[in-house]
Amino acid sequence: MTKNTHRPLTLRDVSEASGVSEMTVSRVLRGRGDVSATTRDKVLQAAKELGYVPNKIAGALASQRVNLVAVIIPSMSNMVFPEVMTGINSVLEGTELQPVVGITDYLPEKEEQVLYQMLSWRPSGVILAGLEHSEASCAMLRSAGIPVVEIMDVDGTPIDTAVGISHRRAGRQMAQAILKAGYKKIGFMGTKMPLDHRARKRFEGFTEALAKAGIEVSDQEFYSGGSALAKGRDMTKDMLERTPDLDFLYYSNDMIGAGGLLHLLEKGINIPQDIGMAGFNGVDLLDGLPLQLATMDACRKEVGKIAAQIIADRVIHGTENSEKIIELTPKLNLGATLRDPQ
Amino acid sequence: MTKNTHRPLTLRDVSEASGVSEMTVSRVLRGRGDVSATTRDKVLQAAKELGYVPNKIAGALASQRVNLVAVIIPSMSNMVFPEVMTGINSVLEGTELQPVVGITDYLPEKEEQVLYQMLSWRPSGVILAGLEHSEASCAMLRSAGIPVVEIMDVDGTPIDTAVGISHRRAGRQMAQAILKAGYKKIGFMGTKMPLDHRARKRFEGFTEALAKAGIEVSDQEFYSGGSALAKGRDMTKDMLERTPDLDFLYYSNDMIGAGGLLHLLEKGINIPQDIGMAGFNGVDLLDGLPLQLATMDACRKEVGKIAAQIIADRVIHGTENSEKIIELTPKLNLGATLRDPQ
DNA sequence: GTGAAAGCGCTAACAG
DNA sequence: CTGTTAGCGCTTTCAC
Repeated sequence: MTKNTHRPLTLRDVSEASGVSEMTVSRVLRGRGDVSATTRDKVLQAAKELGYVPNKIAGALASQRVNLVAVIIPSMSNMVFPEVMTGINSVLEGTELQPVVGITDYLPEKEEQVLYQMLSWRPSGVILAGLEHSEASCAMLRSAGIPVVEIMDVDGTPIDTAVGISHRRAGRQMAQAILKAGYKKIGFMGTKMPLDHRARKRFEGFTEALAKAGIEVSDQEFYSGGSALAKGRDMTKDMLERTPDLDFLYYSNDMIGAGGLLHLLEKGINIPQDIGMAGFNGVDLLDGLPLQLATMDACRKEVGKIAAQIIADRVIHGTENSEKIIELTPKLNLGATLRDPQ
Repeated sequence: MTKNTHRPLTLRDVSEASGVSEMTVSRVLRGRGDVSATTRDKVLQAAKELGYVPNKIAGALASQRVNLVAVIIPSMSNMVFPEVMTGINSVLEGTELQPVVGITDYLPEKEEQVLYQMLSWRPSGVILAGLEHSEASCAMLRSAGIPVVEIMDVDGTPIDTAVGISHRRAGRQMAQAILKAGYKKIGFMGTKMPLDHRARKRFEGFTEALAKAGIEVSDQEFYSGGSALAKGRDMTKDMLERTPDLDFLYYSNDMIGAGGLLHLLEKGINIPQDIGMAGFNGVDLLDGLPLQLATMDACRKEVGKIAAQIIADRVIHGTENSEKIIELTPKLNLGATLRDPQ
């Protein structure tokens, strides 16, 4: 019953089974060089019969090339990142490159560890979220000698290349749209995540633009943990009890915004006349809500695609990308929760 | 400007910089064997100063051990799978093992390709969704000589070990709960995914249990693509127009169920008296809905944890798991959309 | 078209 | 406690 006799097959096994030299077997299996049709068939047949699976570890060491792209993101449960991954995948699928994902939980130290782990596989490129990294991380990235694409943010200085939107600008833009619509008493709800720099920048841009119009956020609250939908609902309830004269609620993400929306609808509040609302991200997950929430698209899938394309071009064709900062423009969607400008 | 002179550092560089043999450097860096504090410090210092990152490719080849666990799942956008990943991660984080994810899009051929790619890295173990695989995939898995854990389903014969719930039983159980509550005219809505075997088994179990009570599904509809929430809403609207006398709606996932719920609420239908509803999965993402949707928890996170634990135990401690089929019991949550049994 | 030799960067196994 | 020697399974390079 014990099949401890098990030894993974090697090129040599295929070589012996087919009576062809290891070298030629290798060539056939990689589709390289000219090999006569006869030998090729012999080799392919033998490989298939044996159930040979090449050893990429050995291949990579010998060829000094690893077709891996390290993708380092803060979280898997944020929905935003799976979408970015989808974009990355869609591009890499057409190539020999393969993504490998690492999760940082928004912690710089963990990012550093994950990065170290990843780099020890000598990937062909790195895609990582954000522009803020520990010094050690930056040093590793710079000296890795591989393309590095920082995604989801362009407010800062990239190590190599950045692809994303300006969250500061996004925050400002939303504030302007809100002001233009005539709202004046604004409440803000967000996640309690000092290390989510993108949320922070959005909020900064937001308050900055309000300040320019002489307005301050009238109330604010930050949550952590739990179901976002439920939290949005609860926070909204609390905030309106605390500060009943608010006429606008800005949420740092669509999910809590949706929770708030459900609460307001239940209370029979007239949206967007009495109270307007807006979120952020444009998750189409929420398309079926009773009212379309005003939001701003972070171009997640596109960001993933572009980042992957840059890596692929660099690795495969040696093409250097000319633009070092690629800023995408988030689309503002007024939905049905932000009244038309007066 | 071209820094093509770049050459990744090797053990030898650290060895030279510290005046210690490569072997000892290797020992220090891996924390193996007894090394005097003095030499250790020398080595660590040199490694840090140089910014040395070990080459795992070479290490893996030399030691014949690769600390990778292949995780093969159908999709990233299903929410279910990111959650499973979270469970897997939480266990593997405490070990030296690292997950590597592959996506199959529910396609057997793609699964085969992804599996082949993964196995060529000689991972220490494989976790993959479902019990249905192509013959070639099964052959590869069997002859890989590594632990294989099939997750999310136990209705079938595992290659090695299976961890999950019985979807057939889950379907039956939901049907029984519905019947017990006195509902009789039942509509079903699901995804158009012939290759989602788990959804299929759930539906089979469901209809089977209904049949036993002499009842058939009165109407059914399957969708594909688009926002699940919106689709749920639309399908529900269509179905109720088509078959107005339905008194229960069973959805193959919570997301479309939530869409349907929002629609019914808007129409002012009395839930669960006039129409009852249920979904599947127990995504706590939806916790904040106006009414808690009846659902059944697929134990996603736990499945991930157990699967990872089995692999970890086998790889690290050589412990063989005694149970080859680990069936978890999905918790039935009646929520507020399934009236109490009469 | 095919093969032989020489490593890739590291670690197992054994000496000292 | 530390160093030496041989590979791991492949691919590169150069012969034939």
